[in-house]
Amino acid sequence: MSDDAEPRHGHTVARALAVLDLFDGDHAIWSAEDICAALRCPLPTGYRYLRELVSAGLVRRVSGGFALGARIILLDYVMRQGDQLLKAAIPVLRALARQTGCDCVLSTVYGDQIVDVHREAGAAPLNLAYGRGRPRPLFRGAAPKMILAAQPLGWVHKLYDAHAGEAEAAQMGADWRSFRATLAALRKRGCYVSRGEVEADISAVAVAIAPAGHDAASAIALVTNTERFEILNEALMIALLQQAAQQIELLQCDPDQRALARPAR
Amino acid sequence: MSDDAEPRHGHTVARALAVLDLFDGDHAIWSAEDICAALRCPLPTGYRYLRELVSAGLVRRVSGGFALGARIILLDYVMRQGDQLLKAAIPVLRALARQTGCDCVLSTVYGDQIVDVHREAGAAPLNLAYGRGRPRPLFRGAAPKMILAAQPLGWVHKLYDAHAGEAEAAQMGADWRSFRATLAALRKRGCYVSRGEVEADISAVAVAIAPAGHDAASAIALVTNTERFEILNEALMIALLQQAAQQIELLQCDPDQRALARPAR
DNA sequence: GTAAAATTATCGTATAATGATAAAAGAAAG
DNA sequence: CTTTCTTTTATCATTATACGATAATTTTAC
Repeated sequence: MSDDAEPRHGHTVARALAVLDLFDGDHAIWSAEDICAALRCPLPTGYRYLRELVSAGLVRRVSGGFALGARIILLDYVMRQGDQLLKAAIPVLRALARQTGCDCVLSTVYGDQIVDVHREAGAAPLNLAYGRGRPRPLFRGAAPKMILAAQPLGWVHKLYDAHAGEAEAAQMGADWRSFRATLAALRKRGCYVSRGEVEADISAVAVAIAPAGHDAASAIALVTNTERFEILNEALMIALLQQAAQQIELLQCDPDQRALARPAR
Repeated sequence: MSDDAEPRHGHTVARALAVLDLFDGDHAIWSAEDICAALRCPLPTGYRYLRELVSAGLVRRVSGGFALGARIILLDYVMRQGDQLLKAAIPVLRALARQTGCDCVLSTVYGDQIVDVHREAGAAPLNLAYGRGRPRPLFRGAAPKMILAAQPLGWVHKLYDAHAGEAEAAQMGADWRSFRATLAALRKRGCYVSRGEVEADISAVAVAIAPAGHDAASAIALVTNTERFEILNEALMIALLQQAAQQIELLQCDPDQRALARPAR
């Protein structure tokens, strides 16, 4: 019942990496003492973990304790360098943000999570708390909905089984049958508009990006505060997004980016 | 002589984390087989490492092998959230980028590395390869020079001993005495202009940001291609940068950001 | 300079990692 | 749907390594 099961392998590495779990926006710095208390391990052991993490660069010494290290920033850089989708999407997102004045976001699937991978600020940039790496609820908001609708059914089924409660709370269906029907409707419609669904006073519209090859689906969204959103021409925004999605899909397969010259229509 | 020494501790975690070393811009995806070959370990052991890294989210399964995982993006997000300097600097950098049309970069010290932590694109955004997480040579370019000049002497001395060759190659001094004199001159002058020092056709000017409390020094730089750089008023850019640096230093200690209303002068 | 705190070394013991082998689970082809 | 190949995990005896109480050491603060 509890998760205190005893795995036969992976004790040491998992325990050492558990240090990373401690850091969040509020607790950016931890003393060795507090880390060991949180991990329920004696000081020498905690220091050993820290030494290894520091030597890998994932954690660094700062005055007052330990914080996340440069390696994370560097690895994120490596990920961005190798990300074809991101490369293809950025100029398109930038153009959209300029044209609409909205923030323009690219979200995608990593394993069993949905994460924002890029944000281009619009005319009135929203809070800094939105940006690359922002974790997203799986069933709330425009982008996750379109992503789920575009993902393979098998993948979605697994996810649903693991989070049926959240899915129902988000009014996406009380059982798998109706959940699947909701997704089918979303897929048919091709876009979704959310008003205040994730945060009050924030509205967004999203469309899916078809994955290249066997990769996961993604979505792009235009986001702005609801007041401003109401003024905008919804149908036009959707059309722009769908055009942009097609463009990105093309660019993904065309690394020379010649498609930019002749935008898809 | 070789680095095949045998540490008494840290075998397992370090070996598992060595998987992360494999990924770079060119090799974003690795098969399990190739990973084990690179790590010189049998398949079951490699798979064990991978299982633990995947379960920590640092690595993920993709079609064709393994890639870096969402956790890295999430951790980078956490770092940005907790980074006071970044919060203070972004609006200032944005204003500078708009005003000058140059890319505007914030670089700082992490452990014994210098890393770009943020870049605001100017009128003609440079390559995507420049951006957060880009590792930098320690002794070349404007930002690193100003950072070194602003760091505590003890720290710099250690760094110099470890990289004396590079320092000399960058013409910053053939021994510690002259190196220190170079830094003192930089500190006195308060800024540095580099033309094609890191990459041909790219020029930059940087000033240091004094650290808040016991933290490390940072620098902000205006970057653009050399051709464009020559047209610009160098003295004015330096003045703007110094003003911006002061503003950031103030904002760091004044989380309410009231200082923005009354810019330092 | 001294005192306090933080970090690392020591070392016997228990335990978890290792890796050769084999079994199982998935994916691809027919 | 079955077969075949590949990928991944289980098994388990061995042994190296992580553990942790204690103490020595280094670093920091004053």
